[in-house]
Amino acid sequence: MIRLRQLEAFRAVMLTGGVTQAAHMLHISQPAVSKLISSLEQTMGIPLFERRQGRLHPTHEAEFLIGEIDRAIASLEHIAQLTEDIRNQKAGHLRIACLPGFATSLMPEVVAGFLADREKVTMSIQTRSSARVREWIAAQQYDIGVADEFEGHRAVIHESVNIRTVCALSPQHPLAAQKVIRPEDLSGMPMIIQDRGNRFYHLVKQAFDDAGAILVPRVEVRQFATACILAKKGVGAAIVSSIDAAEYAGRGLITRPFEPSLPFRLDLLYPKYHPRSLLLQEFIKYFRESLQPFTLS
Amino acid sequence: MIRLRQLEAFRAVMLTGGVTQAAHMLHISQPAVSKLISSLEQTMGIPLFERRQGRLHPTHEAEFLIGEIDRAIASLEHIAQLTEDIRNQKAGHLRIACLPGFATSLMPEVVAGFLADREKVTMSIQTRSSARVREWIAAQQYDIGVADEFEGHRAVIHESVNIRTVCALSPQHPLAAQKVIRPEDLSGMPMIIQDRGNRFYHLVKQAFDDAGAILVPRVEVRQFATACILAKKGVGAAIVSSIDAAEYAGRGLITRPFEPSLPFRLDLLYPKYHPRSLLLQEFIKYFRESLQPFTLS
DNA sequence: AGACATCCATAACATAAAGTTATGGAGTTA
DNA sequence: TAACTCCATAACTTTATGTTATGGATGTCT
Repeated sequence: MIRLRQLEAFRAVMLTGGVTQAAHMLHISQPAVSKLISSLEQTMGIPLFERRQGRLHPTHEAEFLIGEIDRAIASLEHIAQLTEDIRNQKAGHLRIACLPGFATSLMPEVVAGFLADREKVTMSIQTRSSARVREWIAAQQYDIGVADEFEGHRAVIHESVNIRTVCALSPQHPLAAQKVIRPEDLSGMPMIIQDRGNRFYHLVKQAFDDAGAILVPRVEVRQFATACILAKKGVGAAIVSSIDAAEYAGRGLITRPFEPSLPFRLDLLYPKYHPRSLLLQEFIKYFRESLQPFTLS
Repeated sequence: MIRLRQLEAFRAVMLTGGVTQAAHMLHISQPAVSKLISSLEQTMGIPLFERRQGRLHPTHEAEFLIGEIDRAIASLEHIAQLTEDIRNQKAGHLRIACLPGFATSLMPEVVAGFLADREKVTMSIQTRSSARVREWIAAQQYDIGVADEFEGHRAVIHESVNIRTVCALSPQHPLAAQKVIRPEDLSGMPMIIQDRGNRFYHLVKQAFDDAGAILVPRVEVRQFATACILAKKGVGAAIVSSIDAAEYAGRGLITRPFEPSLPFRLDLLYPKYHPRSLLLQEFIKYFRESLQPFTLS
């Protein structure tokens, strides 16, 4: 059987031109190299060197083989390098599934920030509906999923994050001057709301009802980003997640605290039966930290 | 230090899905694999499997690494394959330097025949003047050289081969009916001859002089192949090597034995201080056998 | 020529890697 | 609960890989 050590010795001799120097290169004794070389010739059944005048001269076969051997050894050394990188979380691959709304706001920034000092890390980001995200996580197709309206799944663990929401207005809106916006302020005013049936819509509706205010839906949208743009154009006021609001704030959109504070619940999903890599743990930590400024309490 | 054996065990477990099957695959005992895996995890500093419910489940890192490891092991196995091929002279590389005249006649056929049942053998053929061939062989740039007019060199060993020469005529030539051609038959007839100064030219001249015949040079050429074409066209008779003559015989060129028989000396050159590979030895044998039909005595 | 250094091979021995059998715990299945 | 599968650990053997000591062959420098 050809041993790796024999090939390393062979390579060292070819590189240095002699057994003695090769031994120095490998930090072992000269007889050790001598033996490795002769045992390699033995097992290969091919003379690799000619012993002439007390020196080694590589045969044609040796010169033919060295290229392949060099490549093989290099690829083994590459593995050592790779494990080093993995240990330092400098290499690896993450698969993320997230909501369309999220994929265009916070996620790119988080991913970009995370990859900045992790050159060899690769990622795939898929945008899917909450239901799809849930299924794909359960099937272990992705390492982390971001969903809303999560209702639980046998093979999925989740943690919820309550995102702070704010009222978004155009600068021309009558309430633009107010520090804080309440349902009664918005009573009877046209508003951009989430799809009816959406859980967050019901939260808003409840808040209005509790305050005895009248909710006037003008436009129904799916994504907070759309709501922000419409609000900016003066179509109406909107209660949106602070994440999306931050995207458009300072670009012609006014945001004001909304009271009572309504949490927009976001769920982070993980496959239950798939061990978390060090890199994934790092990413989760980084992601949660990035969410921090937008969370409630 | 990461050991090759550990990687092999790891690969086997990833392939088979379990320690026990991996042990079968490697023809070793189950505890051996167990130990290799855990020592690999130890040295890498990365958990590669999760032990859950008495089974091994590969971690994300394991799945990330297996690709590279697979590649590395494959390239090592390739080396074993390669040495096998070299032992059977099925692989290797030969570098040939030869005369232009030779490179277009016998050499391509010899090379093609030699390569026919040696799929993985590669060759490079360079055509150079005799003087260049000599220098390149001395510099160990080539494994075998074919030259004429070789005068010796410190770092070159050579063996001479005497090639039979024949008289080439067009079918319309007055001597076409003769079985054997002698100098006196050609006396006063236009002939195609080698460059004056060439050693073979002097041989021909000497033969004519000895027979008291008059040599009438019509065209001087360097290569026998050119002489053959000219002779075929009826420009004159030519004394050419039987190798080149064979190329054109049956394609409108008549060849007749020439007496006295004039040897065209060809030299096979080898670098003196470079060991001959098994493949080279095979090639030399094959080459000399191919020359056999054309040699004198 | 003789002294000296260089280079490689061999012998005798030490240590680490890689394999063995024996055994047992945890989980699955009948 | 008994039988079975799967993996880990312990104790031990064999093989690889290394060591130091030694010597022969070659080249170099007086």
